[in-house]
Amino acid sequence: MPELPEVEHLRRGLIEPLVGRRVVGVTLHRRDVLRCADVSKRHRSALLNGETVVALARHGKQLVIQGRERVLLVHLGMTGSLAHRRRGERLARADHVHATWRLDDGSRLVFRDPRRFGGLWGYASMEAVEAERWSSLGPDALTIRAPALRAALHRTSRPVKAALLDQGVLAGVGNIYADESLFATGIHPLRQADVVESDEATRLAGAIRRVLRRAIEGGGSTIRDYQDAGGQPGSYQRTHAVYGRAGQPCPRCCTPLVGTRVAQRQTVFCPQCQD
DNA sequence: CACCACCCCTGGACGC
DNA sequence: TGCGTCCAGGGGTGGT
Repeated sequence: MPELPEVEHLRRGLIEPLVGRRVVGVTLHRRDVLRCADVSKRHRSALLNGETVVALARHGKQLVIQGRERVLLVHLGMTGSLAHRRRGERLARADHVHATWRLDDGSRLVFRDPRRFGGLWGYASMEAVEAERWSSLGPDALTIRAPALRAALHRTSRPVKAALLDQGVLAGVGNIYADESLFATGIHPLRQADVVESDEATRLAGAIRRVLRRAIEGGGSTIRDYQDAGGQPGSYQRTHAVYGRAGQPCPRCCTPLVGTRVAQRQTVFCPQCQD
C-alpha cells in the first residue's frame, strides 16, 4: 500500500529511466482511470504523448511526471504501481494494466492498479497542480517541522491518529507509518489531537521524519502488492514495530500489542508504552 | 464547520 | 477443490 516512502522510492527510481526521455506512444486501456482536469484535451495529450520528461515531483502520496508542455499526476491509491521495463523485459503480471507509455529508447512505463483506487490526472502545468490539487494538502510529512505539526494538531479534537491520516493536515502518512510514528513517540492513537503536549508534538514530528526517511532507505514496505519501478519489493516491513502485529509482544516491553479501529483503519498500539 | 460512516474495488485468507 | 464470506484501506461524498 503505497504511502509517502513507497512513492518517494518510486520517484527516485524513475528519474534515471524517465528524465530526458520522450514519450512516443501511449495506450489507455481503461478510460475511466484518466480523470482529466481539462476534459477538452484528448487523452493522448493528457498522457504526455510526444512530450519529453523533464522532472518528477512528489507531494505526500502524489507523484507528478513533468513534461515540457503538460504534466501528469499519478495517484497509486491502495494497489497502484508504475513499472519501468526495458525493451523486451516482461511484466510479472499483465492483468489490470490501465495505461502504457512507450519511450524513445524502446522501454516502456506501465500503470497497473487492480483495485482502481488510484488514477491519472492531466494538468497544464505544475502551477495548475499546485493550485488545483496540492493547495488542499497539508505540508509534506517528510519535512514536517514541529511548529507546523503542533499547530495542526491543536486545531482538532479528533483522535491524533485520525488527524495524522488526514491529508489536509499532513500529506503522505497512511495507516502503516501513522501507527509506527505514534508507537515511536509513546502516544496513544486515540488521544485527542488537541491535548498532545508541545514536547510530544515535537518528538512526533521528529519520529515521522525519521520513520519515513528510514522506510525510503529500505525501499518502502511491501505488505502484499507493492513493487518499485524495477519490480523489487521493499524491506521496511521487517522493521515494523507494531503495524500488523496485534497480539504479538511489544518490541520494547513485551506487553501484547492491542488491535483496534481508528478512523475506519486497523490500528495497533502498545497499551503499556502508549498513553 | 467538524467529524464520521459509508462506499468504491479486487484478491487473498479462511471456514466448511 | 470449490465456494462463500470477510477483510485490507485512500480518499471522496453525503449524512449527522
